[in-house]
Amino acid sequence: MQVYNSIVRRKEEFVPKHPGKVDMYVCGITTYDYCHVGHARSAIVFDVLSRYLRYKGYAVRFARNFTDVDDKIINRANKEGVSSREIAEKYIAAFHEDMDRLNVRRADIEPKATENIPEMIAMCETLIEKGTAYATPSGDVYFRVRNFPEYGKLSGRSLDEMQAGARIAPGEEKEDPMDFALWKAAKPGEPFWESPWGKGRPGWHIECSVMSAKYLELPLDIHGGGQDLIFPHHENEVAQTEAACSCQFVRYWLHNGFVQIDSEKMSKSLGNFKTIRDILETYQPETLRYFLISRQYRSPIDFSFQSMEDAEKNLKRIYQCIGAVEEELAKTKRSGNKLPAEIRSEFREIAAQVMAGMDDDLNTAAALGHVFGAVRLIFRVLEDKSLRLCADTPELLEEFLKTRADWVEVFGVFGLEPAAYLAELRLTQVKRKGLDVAEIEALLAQRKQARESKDFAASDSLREQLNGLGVEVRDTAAGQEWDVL
RNA sequence: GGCGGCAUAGCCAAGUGGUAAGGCAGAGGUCUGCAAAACCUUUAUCUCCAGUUCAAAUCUGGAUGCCGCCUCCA
Repeated sequence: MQVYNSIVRRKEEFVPKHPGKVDMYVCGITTYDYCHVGHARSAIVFDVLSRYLRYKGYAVRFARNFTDVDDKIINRANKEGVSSREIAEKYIAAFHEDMDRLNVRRADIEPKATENIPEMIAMCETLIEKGTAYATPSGDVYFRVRNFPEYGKLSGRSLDEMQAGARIAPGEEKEDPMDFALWKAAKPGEPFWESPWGKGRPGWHIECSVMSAKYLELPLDIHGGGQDLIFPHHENEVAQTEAACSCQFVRYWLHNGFVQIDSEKMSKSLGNFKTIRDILETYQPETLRYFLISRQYRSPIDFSFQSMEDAEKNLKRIYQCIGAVEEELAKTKRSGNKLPAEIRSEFREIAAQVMAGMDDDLNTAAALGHVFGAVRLIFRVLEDKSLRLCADTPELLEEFLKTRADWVEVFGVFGLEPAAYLAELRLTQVKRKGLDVAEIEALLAQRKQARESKDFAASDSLREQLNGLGVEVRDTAAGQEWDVL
């Protein structure tokens, strides 16, 4: 498997430190608000990665943290007149709720910053002893960037370049503008922990350094996160950890691209973000998940309702295919003929291409493209009576369902009962478009009568009316069926 | 200003040297009382210019446009 490693800026063959085992750490959220679609992408990308690694047989240890002490949490707590802890707990619960709906599995280890404070203090002490950190009179601890010559190796910038833009804020006691905080002295009213430097709390970057080293083994095989974390967060993690342990911190750095709105980054600071819960008001969770894996994870992806509707149509086609396969398997009428051998081999070829796409730096877009190739092949068989009725067609269809189970495992989509999915899809669309089901059913009843009396003119006119409402009618052997257009 | 990324059909999107996956939308056809669904056929020379090569969307240089990081951010 090839993965794009940010620190060397190219794809590399993925070779874990210990054969068959993978330690991966992904930066989780700061728990002060509901998650937006960007958080969903990051979570889903690394969920798919861990699923795929497990599918390939690796024993994966996956850690994703919660940053539950931070300025933003404190601000929010003060604003709402509750404790930081309450804010953090509320949004951790919300995170789990959202992720469960999106079929994102829990990480094996989900450490919280506040539960690892002693280790953070210990790491600060180690760095101070080694001379790569220093405490200030007011009780802050800073990392001494000038003593870590490799600073900048992840983000690809030199200290001198960065120096130009750096400033020391008023009141800071840094030796160098580039130095960053490991420990912050507590201001009045802030949560704090006792430390050798007085009451204070950890800086953001040191949390991840401590928790990754504590719960996993260094060097980590994979460290992931959004591209915006490369600098300064991950750069600082590298500096702290490598300065402290004198070893390599991470073997492969993986960074996902942004979710954009109108080609601009979706973020808190731009105020153009959509929360997961907003979206799930009007779309099914699986639609959002599918949409987010429909592009390769490093590319930016533009969120729009048009794209969500495209994703909806894509999923519908897949589920219709699964439904048609299950329906055919329930039938027993078979001919004595055999399927042409090339059909079975073509199916296997396509199934292999799906996973080959995943092996190429988790190219979910290419992989899903091949899924559609398989769907088309299956529909072609079902459509052609002479193929559909072959004695060994059920074997092909069973193979399709078995392959689908692999896709469910890896992508985390296509796993629902087709009929249930399609019924829920229709409900979702009815709600979103504000359709009146009673009215639709009344028209369908009228049309049924017209059809029974062979009044096709009336039947067609009623269908026109339904189309006008945004409803599509199908006449099947079982009677009328309808869908939202 | 420094560093980096992207630019493929009406839309979305794969493809990193050998002559353009897939989905949506569109057109024609099969099926159907007529439709729908499904199936079949069909719709691009890859932002522009110059170069390397037998061969480039894919490599190099330049231009234009868009985006990101450099401050909190998935």
